[in-house]
Amino acid sequence: MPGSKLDPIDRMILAELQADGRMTNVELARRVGISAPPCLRRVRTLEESGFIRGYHADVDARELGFEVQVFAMVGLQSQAEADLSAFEERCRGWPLVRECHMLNGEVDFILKCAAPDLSTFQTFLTEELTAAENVASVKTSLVIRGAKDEPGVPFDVLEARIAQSA
Amino acid sequence: MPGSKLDPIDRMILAELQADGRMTNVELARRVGISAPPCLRRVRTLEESGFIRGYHADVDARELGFEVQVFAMVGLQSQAEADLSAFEERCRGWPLVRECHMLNGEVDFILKCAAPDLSTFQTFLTEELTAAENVASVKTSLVIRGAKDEPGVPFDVLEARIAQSA
DNA sequence: CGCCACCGCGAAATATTATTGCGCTCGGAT
DNA sequence: ATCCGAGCGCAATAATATTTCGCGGTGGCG
Repeated sequence: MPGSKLDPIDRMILAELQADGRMTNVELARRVGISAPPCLRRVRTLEESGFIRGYHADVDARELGFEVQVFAMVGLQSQAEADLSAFEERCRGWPLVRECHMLNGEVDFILKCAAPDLSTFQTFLTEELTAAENVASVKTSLVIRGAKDEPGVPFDVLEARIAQSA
Repeated sequence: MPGSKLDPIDRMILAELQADGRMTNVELARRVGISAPPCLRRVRTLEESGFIRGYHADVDARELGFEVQVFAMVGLQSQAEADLSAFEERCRGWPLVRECHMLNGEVDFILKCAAPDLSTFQTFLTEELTAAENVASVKTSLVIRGAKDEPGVPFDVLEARIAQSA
C-alpha cells in the first residue's frame, strides 16, 4: 500500500509544502511540531524518493496575456502502442499543449491548451493538431471561466482514509 | 495590453520560478543577470501585483495512493447565472474535485477529480455529483496514463510573440 | 533480563541566504 | 543644460539553511 511508509509528520510536511512551497524550513518545522534539522532531512528524503516532484511558482497566465484556455478531445485512427506514444511525443513538443492525458472511453486523449488569443489557437488547431498524423477527430471547448484550480492531493481525504484503516 | 508592464528580466524571473519555485534568490539573480537585492524587489512586486499567485510543491498523487484520476463532463439543467454559481460553489466544497472549469459547447463544466480508488470515486459520482441539484448529465473518463503535465505559461511562446510585436 | 546496534531527534556551530539602507548612474522632461 | 525619478549595485546586518555531534528510545539477540 503506497503511502504507508509515510508517518503523520511526513504527510503534514507534504500538505504544508503543497499549500506553500516557499515556506521556510524553520516555519515548516514549527508547524509540524519537530525541530528544523530532522524536518529538513525529511523534506530531502521526500524529494529524493519522488513524493515531491518539484516546486513551481503559480504564474497567472491571464495577467501575462494568455487569455485563451481550451480543452481538446482527440481521437486517433490507430490505438496501437507505437501510435499512442508517437502522439504523446508530439504533444510534448507543442508548447501550447500544457497537459496531455490518455483516457478510456470514446475519446483517446484530452489536452489542456493555453494560447495568447483565439487566432493563435486556431492556427495551432488547424495547422498542427488536426493536421497531425493519425489524428482522426478533434473536439475543442473553450474555457469560459475557472471555478476551482487546486492541482494536487486532497490531504483531508487521505487522512480520513488512513484513520479508518487503522 | 497585459504583460507590457513587464520587462525581459521580469519575464525571465517568472519563467525561472515557474520551473523551480524554490530557487534561492541569489541563484535567480545570477541567472537573470542582476544582483540579488533588485531581483528580490522584482519578485516581491510580481507577487504583490498578482503575476505570481503562489508557490506549491508538486506532490506525486499516485505515490500517495491516489491511483484514480478522472475527467468528468457535467451538463446542467439550468444555465442561469445563479445556478452556475451554485454548482461551482458545490465543486469547491468537494475535495475529490481538484479543478472545475466552465466550458462552451454541449457540456457546461469539466471537472478533474482525484481519488484513492475506483470505489471511492464511484461513491462520490453516484451519491454526490450525479445526485446534486441541477445536474442533468455526467460523463466520466478515466485517465489511463499521463503524457504531459506542465501547468503554467509557455514562456517561449510569450517571448516569440513579444519579439514579433516589437 | 540485559546488552548492543540502529535510527531519529534536538542543540550548537557554521555557511549560506535574505533583507535593509545608501550612494550611484542612466533617461526623460522641463 | 539641469533637475528628477527609477532602478541598480555595494556593503552591512539579520535570518535561515545546513552540517556536526551527542543523546535517548527501540528492537533483535545473547
